Amino acid sequence: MYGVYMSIRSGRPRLDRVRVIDTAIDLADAHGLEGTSMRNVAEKLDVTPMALYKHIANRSQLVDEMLDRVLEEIASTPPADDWADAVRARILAARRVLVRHPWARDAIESRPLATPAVLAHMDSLMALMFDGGLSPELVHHSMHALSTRMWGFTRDVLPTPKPPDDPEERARAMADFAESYPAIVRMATTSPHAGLACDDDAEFEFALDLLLSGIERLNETNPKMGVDQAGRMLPTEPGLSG
Amino acid sequence: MYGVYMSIRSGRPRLDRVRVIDTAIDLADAHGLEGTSMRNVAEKLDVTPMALYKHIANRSQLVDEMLDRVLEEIASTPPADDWADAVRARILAARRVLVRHPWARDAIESRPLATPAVLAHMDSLMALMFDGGLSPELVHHSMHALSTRMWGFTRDVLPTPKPPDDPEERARAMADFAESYPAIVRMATTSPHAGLACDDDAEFEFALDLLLSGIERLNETNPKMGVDQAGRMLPTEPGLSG
DNA sequence: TCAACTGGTATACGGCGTATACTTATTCAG
DNA sequence: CTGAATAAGTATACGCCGTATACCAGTTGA
Repeated sequence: MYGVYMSIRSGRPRLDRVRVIDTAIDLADAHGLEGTSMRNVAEKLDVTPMALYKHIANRSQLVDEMLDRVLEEIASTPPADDWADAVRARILAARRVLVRHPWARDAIESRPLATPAVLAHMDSLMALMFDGGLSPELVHHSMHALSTRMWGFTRDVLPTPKPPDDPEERARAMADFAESYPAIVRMATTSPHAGLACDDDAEFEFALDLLLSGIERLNETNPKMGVDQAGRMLPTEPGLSG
Repeated sequence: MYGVYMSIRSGRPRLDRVRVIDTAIDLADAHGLEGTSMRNVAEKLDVTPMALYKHIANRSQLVDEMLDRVLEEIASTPPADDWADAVRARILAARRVLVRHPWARDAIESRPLATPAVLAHMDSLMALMFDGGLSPELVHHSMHALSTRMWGFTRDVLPTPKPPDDPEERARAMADFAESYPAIVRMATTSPHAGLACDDDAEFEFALDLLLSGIERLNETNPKMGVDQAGRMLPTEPGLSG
């Protein structure tokens, strides 16, 4: 009955599943999933590593629980009239969670099995599409097309080495780079984003809207999602024939 | 001059950078990147772990070299008249490489810095787009939109737990699942893919073509890629207004 | 021939997840 | 209230990992 008081009186509060998971999430927010070892979590709780195993089976399960915990926030996304707007809102809600907890991206990708919250998110997206009148085929293909984007993240794909400090050396490095990768340099120096960090949110929404508007158009023109004789599932576009 | 013979005579061929990398690739093909530890590579070469460090700086660099090695194959992709067809062909070439070497996906995603072959692939895609007349803005956004797909892979996002063996137990598990995730079950049981493993290649090409055709249409209708007052970069679609 | 260099080895350190066996704290029945 | 049962936490150890350091032997070049 008053067990909790007893525990506090005898030195420190007892461990429980929730406290282990919360501590692990804090640690992961600060130091990433790599920095969230059983030993680090235990230390932060002022406890022996093996104490954790009285509350969770192993590290893999801990990561699952951490993930499900932060993904719960996605569920409370307000509805919308249009299916695409609703899907859009839900995916952007996922993105907000993933931005706050960057390690969740790695967690999603490294899980061997889908966790309940992962399934729930996907189920809700598919339900919105069905409600919007999409065929099962189109729902299926669309989920594939959205793939990782449904979680609100894209991988950074252009982490380039930082230029040398010495100006002369830097100039030579830039020149070498321009010779090896002219198109990259052309884009970087021509577009309005030149030199500036680009707006990740805007880029994410661009790609998302590109996919969603494509799916919408397919739903209007080719709802049964047939396959043409060339093996392409999309209605042939002028520039894509061949 | 005859150093190599000497080496052979004295027991076994000498180690070199290439042999280390090749062995590591073989190991990764068979057992994944996780299974490719310095110790495992050394053992396969019948050598002490520390011997490897005479030829490569550390494991991180080894993975870089492995990656660049297999990505070289992408370069020899035949040209095409249309920019989108050419991009499509190159990405599908990347996909063929990544299918043969599944660990390369993890390698690309875990690298802190882009390697030369990674940059070369991206540069060539961007060059094709520039040649096709796309604006730097559109090239930029398109590269973001293609993101991981430019490497020819999508993450499996629905690894569901395998059903129990006992038939009765399985029936109950299915029922529970259907109650929790009705849309997932609806899709799985309604679409022609019901029960069957779906065609990964076809799904990949679907998503790729969805993106490419969307980019092509933008290039025709809105080549400068303006941003509307709602912050959307795409021309407003009927169903996406809101 | 002998010094310098290079390739390979031996040993060790600090990290990791976790199995096993134990002690201590708490709970609950009589 | 007491004592047995149970749960929580600890101690120790094992086998992995990457790699620093020190050493030794084979090869090369002067």
